[in-house]
Amino acid sequence: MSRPQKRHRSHSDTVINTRQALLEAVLELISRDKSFDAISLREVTREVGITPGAFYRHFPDMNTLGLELVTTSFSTLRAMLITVRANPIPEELIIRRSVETFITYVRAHRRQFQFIARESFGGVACIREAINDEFKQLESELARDLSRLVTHDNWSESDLRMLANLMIRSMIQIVNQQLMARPRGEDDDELIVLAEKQLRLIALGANSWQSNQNKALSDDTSKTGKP
Amino acid sequence: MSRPQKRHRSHSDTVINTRQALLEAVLELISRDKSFDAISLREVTREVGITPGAFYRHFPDMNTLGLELVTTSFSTLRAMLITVRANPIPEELIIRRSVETFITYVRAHRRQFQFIARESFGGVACIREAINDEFKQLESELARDLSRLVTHDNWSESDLRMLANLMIRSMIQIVNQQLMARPRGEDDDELIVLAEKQLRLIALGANSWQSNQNKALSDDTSKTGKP
DNA sequence: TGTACATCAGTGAACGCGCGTTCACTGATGTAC
DNA sequence: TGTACATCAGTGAACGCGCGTTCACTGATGTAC
Repeated sequence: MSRPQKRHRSHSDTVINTRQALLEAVLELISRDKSFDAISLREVTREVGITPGAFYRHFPDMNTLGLELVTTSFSTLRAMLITVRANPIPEELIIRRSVETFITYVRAHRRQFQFIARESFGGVACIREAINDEFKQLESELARDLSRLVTHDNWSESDLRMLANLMIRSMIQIVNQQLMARPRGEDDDELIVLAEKQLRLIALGANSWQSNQNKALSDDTSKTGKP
Repeated sequence: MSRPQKRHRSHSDTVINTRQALLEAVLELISRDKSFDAISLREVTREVGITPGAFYRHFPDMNTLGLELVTTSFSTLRAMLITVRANPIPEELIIRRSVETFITYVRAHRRQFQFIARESFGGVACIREAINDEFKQLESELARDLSRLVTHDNWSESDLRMLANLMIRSMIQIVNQQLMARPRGEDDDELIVLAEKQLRLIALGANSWQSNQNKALSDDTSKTGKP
């Protein structure tokens, strides 16, 4: 239980390390059951081992730090999707391989996924909006990818986005369910099975999807309308 | 800008009204972009117009109040599902009608849905767990319902739960996306369209689902294993 | 109908505490000569 | 190699504030006689 070190280190070293340590500290506190909303600046500096005032050498306020966490966490997510796309694989194995990559990334970046998942509905508007924007971009990218895997004339652009939305949000939901359920997940097998089944079911649905069926069903409602 | 009234009212009246007002105040504060984690007892009493100390006449602490909100909010959700089940309808219209009922309920109980959705991944462990338990129960109920709509021998019990999980969580996701996107949603039509499309796609997937295909695919992996 | 009493929701003052932010400062480092 | 100086991450004390919780109290209401 030694006191935190107070040595002064070289400029560049200190800046990089402390800055990083502040970001990490917030992720750590979030993974210890706090929402970003409820994390105090003093808690963060205490975790890092500096005085509260020193915080301002690195960030003007907590929200700015939070927004940077959004950016870096989504870099991770995006890197994952690039990995998935990088090695083209036989169509039957796409889902299995994608889920495997996904799981690997979640395991390696637990706290970042937890941050995104939790704060995407959290109490700080600017962070929530930043996360939402990133998700929308991710969905566009995935929608573009999916358009290559799919019989083209059955799929409108908005339906492809709907499908991408369903896929990404379902995966995030599953991560969250697992991360929330236990503090340190030994039991990630369940996660894999559930993720794979849900993605497979969505893929089956996508196979029988026809964008124009919506028109057909709009006509259908006229039955229930005025005589 | 008159001061809050300080009259003493009849016992029973006051107890019921103030208690209810405290619960409502928390929902109100949550819908004004706060996570439960970050709402203070004093804020709540200020909102209601009583002194902080008076809070303790009704709840021992904020968490107890939060847990009661979980219970009542899920009563609302459950009441909705009962409505959906109550009037049996032709199979082609099940999704449309379910979505319509769903939307009606969301509109009528915005803040409760927002509370559930936000706090289901929020920073207060006991509330998160309570919500998760309620969701699991809801999923069991829905799984039981779904087993009647589905060719039985293709569906294992765990797969039915997986399907129920996907359906319920997708709907919650959509509500959240909409509630988060705008402060007061005029634009609920998007919500209806998206919810309906995603449920329909999931239903299509369910139609072609076979529980035993997982076994088949397990054999499939052996191809990629040792020669 | 009138009086004495119990109940209890709400009051308001007080407490110690952790918060965000400020500011003059320190002292290790890198650079210029 | 040695000296003088600028830089700047981190210090530590101070500030006013809102927090949760406590407690003796008030006064409207319902009840017993």
